[in-house]
This record gives sequence, C-alpha cells and structure tokens, in this order.
Amino acid sequence: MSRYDFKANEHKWQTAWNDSAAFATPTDPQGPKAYVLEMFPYPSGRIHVGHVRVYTLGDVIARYKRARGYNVLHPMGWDAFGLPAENAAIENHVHPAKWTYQNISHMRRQLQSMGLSIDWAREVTTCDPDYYRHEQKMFLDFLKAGLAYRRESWVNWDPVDHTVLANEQVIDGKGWRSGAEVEKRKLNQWFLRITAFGDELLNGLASLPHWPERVRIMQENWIGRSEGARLRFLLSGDTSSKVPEAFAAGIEVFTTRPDTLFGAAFVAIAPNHPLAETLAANDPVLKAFINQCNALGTSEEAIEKAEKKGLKTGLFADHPFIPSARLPVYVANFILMDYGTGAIFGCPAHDQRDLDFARKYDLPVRPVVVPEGTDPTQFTIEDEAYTGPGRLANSEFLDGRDVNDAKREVISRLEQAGQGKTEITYRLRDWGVSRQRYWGCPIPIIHCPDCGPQPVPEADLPVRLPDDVSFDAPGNPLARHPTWKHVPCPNCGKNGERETDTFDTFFESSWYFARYCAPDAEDAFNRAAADYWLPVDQYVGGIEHAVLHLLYSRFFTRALQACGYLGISEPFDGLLTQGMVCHETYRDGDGKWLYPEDVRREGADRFVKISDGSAVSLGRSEKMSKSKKNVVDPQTIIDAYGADTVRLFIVSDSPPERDLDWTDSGIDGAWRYLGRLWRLIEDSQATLPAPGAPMPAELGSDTGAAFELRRTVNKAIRDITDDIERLHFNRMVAHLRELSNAIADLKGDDPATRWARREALETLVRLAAPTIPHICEEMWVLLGHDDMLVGVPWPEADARLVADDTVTIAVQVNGKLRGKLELPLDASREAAEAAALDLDGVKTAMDGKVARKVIVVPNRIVNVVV
RNA sequence: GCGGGCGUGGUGGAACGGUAGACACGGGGGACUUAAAAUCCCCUGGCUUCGGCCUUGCAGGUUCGAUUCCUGCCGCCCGCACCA
Repeated sequence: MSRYDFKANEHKWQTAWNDSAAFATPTDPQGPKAYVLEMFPYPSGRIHVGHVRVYTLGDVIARYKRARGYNVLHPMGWDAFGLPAENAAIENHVHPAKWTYQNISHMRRQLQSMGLSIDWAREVTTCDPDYYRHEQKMFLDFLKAGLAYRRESWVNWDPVDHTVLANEQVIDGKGWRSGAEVEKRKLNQWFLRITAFGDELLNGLASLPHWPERVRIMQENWIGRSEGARLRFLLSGDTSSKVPEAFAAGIEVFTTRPDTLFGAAFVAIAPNHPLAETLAANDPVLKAFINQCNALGTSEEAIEKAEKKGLKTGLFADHPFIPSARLPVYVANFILMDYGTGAIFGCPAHDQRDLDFARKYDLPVRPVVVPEGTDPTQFTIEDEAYTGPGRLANSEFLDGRDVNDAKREVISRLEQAGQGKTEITYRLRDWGVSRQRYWGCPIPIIHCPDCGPQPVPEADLPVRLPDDVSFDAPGNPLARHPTWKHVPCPNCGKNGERETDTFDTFFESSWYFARYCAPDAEDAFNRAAADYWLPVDQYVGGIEHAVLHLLYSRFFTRALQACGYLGISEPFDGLLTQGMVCHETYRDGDGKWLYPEDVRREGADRFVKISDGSAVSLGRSEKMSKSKKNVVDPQTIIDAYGADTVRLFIVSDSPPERDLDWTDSGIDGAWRYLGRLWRLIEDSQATLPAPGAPMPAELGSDTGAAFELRRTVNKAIRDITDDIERLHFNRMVAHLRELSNAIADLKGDDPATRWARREALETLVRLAAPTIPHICEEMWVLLGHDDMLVGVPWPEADARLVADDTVTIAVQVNGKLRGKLELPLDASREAAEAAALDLDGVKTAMDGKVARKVIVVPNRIVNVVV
C-alpha cells in the first residue's frame, strides 16, 4: 500500500496535459461550443484565495463541458494596467512594466500549479501594445460614431491617487481604491456615451435569465430610468436687466409628478446651474453660497446631516396654468446639476424634501392629491408629505382625476402650450474614461491650438507609452515627459500636444473576452471566431463588479456592435457571482489582530498565541483582508496538501454564490477524502476484471448487492450531472461521497461483485475528474487504462437502472408521519391506500375513527385524514 | 429612506408544496497500537414517564400536507441614496 504522492502526481499530470495540448481550443470548430470564462486577474503579485475559488469553479465547469463533448474555450489573461504598478514604481523604484511582467510570470506558475484546464496559448496581457492598440482604434471609431466625446464637467477627483474616478468607482463618497474622500473638480474629460444605450441596457437585462436576479436588479437601479415630463417656467416680468438673453426662454425643470403642478410653491435650481453661475457673477452673497454648496462632501454622513438650504435669486417664475401665480426662484443645495435638468419645481405637499424646504422658508403647502374617499377640504399636510395614490383636488381642470390620468392630461396641455413634453431621465451618467495616470492605455488624441483635439491617424497607432519615465514627483509622468507629448498636429502640421491622460483600466476589461476568440488576429477580432464563440456561455466572477465591469462590458459590446466589430449585443449569457472567502479573526490581549499561523487551537474553542501561549480571542468570520490579518496564502496550502485538496475543499463546503468559510478542518477533510479514494482503488485493484471485460450475465437480472450498486452508480451519474448543470457544486461533492461510501460498503468477491465494483470505481473517477483531476488521472491508470482521463467522455446514466422497482412511500395521518410502505413502482392508488390503512402505526393513530379522506400521491405519500 | 437577499442541529450546509437535517466538519465511544498519529467501526437535533412529544427566527394565513407559497413582525447581510 502506498500513500498517495500528490507532489509527484500533480506535476506529472500537469506536464502530461501540457505536452499533449489537452486543453487546446479546437481550430475551425463545428458543433456545440462552451465558452467558459472567469474574470481575469489583476497581476498584483500572488494569487489569493478568491482567485483559487473563482478559477476552481470555472475549471470544474470547463472540464465537465469538455467531457460532455463540447468545443471548449477556456482562456486566461491579465488585466495588467492599473495603479498598484505605479505605486510599486514610486515605492520601490521598479518600472511598472517590469513589476507587472514579473508578477504575471509568478502568478502564471501559481495558476498552473492549480491544474487548470486553460488554453495558455490564448493568453492576453492588456498592457501589451499589441493588445491596447486595438482599443485605441475602437476609441477613434467610437468618436466617429458619436459614442465618445470630450467636455468640461464636474468630476470625482481622488486626491490620493491624483486621478479622476467614474461614478461607479466612488463608493460612499470615497475612492474605490484609495478610500480617500472624493472632491469635485471641473476638468476637460473624455466620455463614452453609455447613456445612448440606457434603454437597451435596461431592456437587455430581461434577455439574461441565467444571471443572478440581484445583479440584474442592481444594474436596473443603477440605470435608474424614470418617466416624467420636462417643462419650462417663464421668468416673470421684465428680467432683461438681471438675466442674459440666453435665459429669456425660462427655466427647464424635470419632474416625475407633473400631476402635482398646481401644488407648486417654488422653483429651485442647482448651485452649478448656468443661471445660478451667471447671477453669481454680480452677486457676492450668491457666489459665497454656491461655494459653500460645492464644498459639501458627497458622503452618506455629509448628505444626511446637511440641512436643506436655499437662497432667493430675486427672480420669479410664472405658473404655466395659473396666470396670477408667481413662484420664487431659489438656488438650493439639494438640487443636483447632473440629474434631470438641474432644476425642479417644488411641490411641498407631495415631496418630503420640498416640504422640509417649504417649512424652513415659510412657503405655502397646498395638497393637490388626496387619498381615495377623503374629503379634500379635510385633508391637510403636517410633517409628512403625501406621496401615495389618490385623486386630484385644488387643480382646476385636473380635479377628480386619478394621478396617472392627471399626469397624461398635464403633459398633453403643456405640449399644446409648447411648454413641455414627456421625458425619460436616467440616473446613469456617461462614462468618464480619462485618467491622469501613466500605467494605462494612452488616449490617441493630439491637441492642436488651432484645430482642437485631433484623432491620431490610424496608421500611427499604436500610441505607445514611453518607457523612460520618472516617478519622483507627484502627478502624471506622461505630462512631465520631456519629449513624448510634443508632436505635430495631424491636421495642420503645427506644434501640437498629445493627450497625456490614459484610459480608465475598465476600458481593457470591457472587450478582452472577445479578443480571446482569436488572440493573434491582426484586427481586434476575427469575426468568424467571435461569431462562433460569443457570447460567453458561463462567466464567473465576483459580485463587486455587478455595476462596474459587467455594465461597462455590456455597453462596450453594444458599442462594438454599432461600429461593426461584433454581431452580438450581450457578452455574457450565463453569470455566476461567487461569494467571498472568509476566515475567523483573532486578536491578542491588546486587541491586535493576529495571523492564523500565529495562533494555535487548544480544545474546542480555546486559542492561544504560539509565541508566548497567551490567550487569543476569537472574532467572527470575515472576508479575508490584510488589515484583519485573517488571510491564508493558498500557495502554502497547495504546497502542503496539493491542488486537488484545495480544489475539493473550495467547492464542497458552501454553494458557490454564498460566502465560504476557510477552515483548516475543511482542508483536512478534503485531504482525508482523497486518501480514502486512493485506498478504495488500491484495495480492490488486484481483484478487478480487466478494463472492458464483458458484464457477467447474472448481473443483468440480479437483485443482489452488486446489482444495487449498479443502480446507485447510475443514480449518481444522473444526480452529479444535474448538480453541475445547476452549478450546485457542494451537492455534487456530497453525491460523490455517497457513491464512494456505497462502493466501500459493497462486500463480496464473486465475479459479479468484482465487475460491479470496477464499473462503480471507473464511474466515480470520471465523475470526480472535473473537481480533482490529478488524482483521478492516476486512479484511471491504476484501473488499468492507458489513455488519459481528460479525453474520456462523461458517463451516461442508464435510464432502466435509474428507475427503482419499488418505492418507499411515507404514510401520514393528518399530516403526521405514522409509517412507511415499500410498494412496487407505480402501484395503484387503491393498492397504496389499502396498504396504508393496514399499517399498525396508522391504525393506532386513527384510533378507530373512519378516514374522511385519503390523499394518495403515487410513489410518494399517502395522507389519511380523519 | 428605497431596493434586494438571508434566518434549518454545536458548525458548513441538504431537501420538484410530500419521510426535515443528505453529505461533511466537530464531539463522544470502541478497535488496531507499548503509545501516539493515521486508519477502521458505532453513536451524535432537543425532551421523554421509552408510549411518544417537540423542532426549519417569531405570529398568523392558504393547504389533506408548508423549511418551501402569502401577510405582518424581529434579527442579520448586501446594493443604492438629497435622483425631483
């Protein structure tokens, strides 16, 4: 008996797979395909347990699909641009490229040690000019198509990372990487017109049934479509002395409640509204107020604490339908310039913010919607605005109508008067892609003092990053580079300057999945390959990208479709968002966090510090993070237990979408199971019939234990296949263990038993192969085969053996279990009822009473109602 | 505040509206060992007068039957948030 030597064995099979190109993607493929993809990693230096989880999940699927006969594309690459490389450059004086490529080569080896079924020939690296040149061309095409543009706008500025952030990258008012409080700055920026696809991105969610509901809801909320009306308020009286000509047409507002127009008490504009800025030029008080508003943070606390404040402009607006009404125009701190039109009409009775504002500035509160059945004259508003349904009142031609009806009527009258129209607004903003950083893809634009921004001619692409940059001063090294940016204007030939901003790194990850279809293509994509492989059939990644990468990629795919690059509009057909990997936390007597390796368990729930034996308090299990020190380096576990152990553990303990607790005992359990499998084969190996030996005749109709094992085997095939299809990997493992338990329990040594044992062991090995591929290959050899298991097809269940001859039927009296029946499959209702009523337990429970009713669900249950 | 999810043994978790707790982890007992490790076997939701009774966060409802569907609470988690 030999102990399973994972070290030698895993290396042996990884080499064998590699040498035989076992995971090469088929060229010129025909027939069914499966594109299995996990979100590619940022090359930070070392893999972490989150990587191990996501790549294991994807690999189980990819290996399974390959065994099922699909053409499989399962590639890997590197999301290689990004800030950590620059920070490393600043701290350690290493060039970002060198740092990145070193990390890649280390992490590639680490991933290879996991035994992933990756086609490494398709690797892409986004910081390679051969990669990013394509996105420079895409950008120029987007520009031509009107999908990219430049404008000055208020942006989120991260003062620590010295760069702009997209709205999606601001979490709770803080930068998603640096955690620094984000500031508002006005800058010239390049934008991608994601809002052009607002409706499509929203409606497209309905075509993604294989996405988690919650990701779809998060995107839906993020897009935030609201239907309402845009309407114009004319300024009252002669305002020509105060307001420039441009505002003579009045103030446009957006509202979702046009029905409440008769309850309007004021008009308010954002501090950054053009009208406010114009007025402020001659009004120091207003100017001070605006500055005060801009200084206000955007964090949750800041917003919660901030009082609704406004300042009168001295202007008044005419009510569209009430000739006598003049509404005061305020500049107010709670109006956002980048939503709707940056201006509102306030209806205090039916909006809480407007009510707060009205109470503060003593404005009239006139209810115009009253709940059904309430007398309008009795309906008053106190501290709470009424936002529910009802009928209109105090609203002239709207009186008596319900809310929806009133909305339609108001819009139609506004249209007739030329003062408004239906309008749909989105919360989604265009995607600002300019970043003031070095380690990103250069934006292929040349600024000319005469011609303005000019696209770099396609023949001059790629615009490469210069290598000779210095990081000894803050800010963007590209902007400081002595020569790089000085180039002639492609239009007039005069001295121009390159754009020194680079793209947001989400740019690269928005199309990499399509590049994998033909990673060496001269153009960005080989259309035939992309048409065959796309969309990705199963995408796996973290929930944190629900509205970042996953939304950008959906937009990009549509933009690429519009520019003729691709033929699809949705990039990812199936999506699995895996949960985080968590670990217990430990603190010493001083409350300092401790690493797991510095802590020893002593008894059920007593922990001590290894160095000095002092008591350690155990904290809750939380997402692994460096700050809490509850991190486990997966490489040390792979080195100590092997990749199969880690892979098995990581899929067995929790459903993939839920958080997973990393535990030593879980790793031990997985390790012991591999040992059990190994012994199972070794113990019986000598007595098994040869591979492919004909089945002994008696097994065909036998009803003994060997035949029962055949049933178990075929049910296991059915169940495990179903588990993988439904991504229930933890159940898959449970079913594998049931099967191996059943094999271990089969005693006897006659020819039929030996044959059934071989069949069961072979099936077990084939079913376990996607999860623990190395040991299964070796067991396959032990079972006498000389081909590789990766080429062996997935087993098929025999329908006749899956169906039992008899079934156990539960018998209830008044819904309580009182006995069980063993009946032939598909026994008649009458037979089941009669047998049930004959059970002792049933008779006792019925206590001599007569059954009022007997429910019989064939093959399942009998319920006697007395 | 709005939206969504989750509450099942000591723990992770199983259960098309039909036998709750599969499969593990942990724990207990035993075997083998001089001993330990490893391995193997048995037990392991609670209570029990040994007949049973109770048990899926709490309270109701629908149903012959509810962990599953509905309503209302309680608790935890996530996302969004001055969005007009």
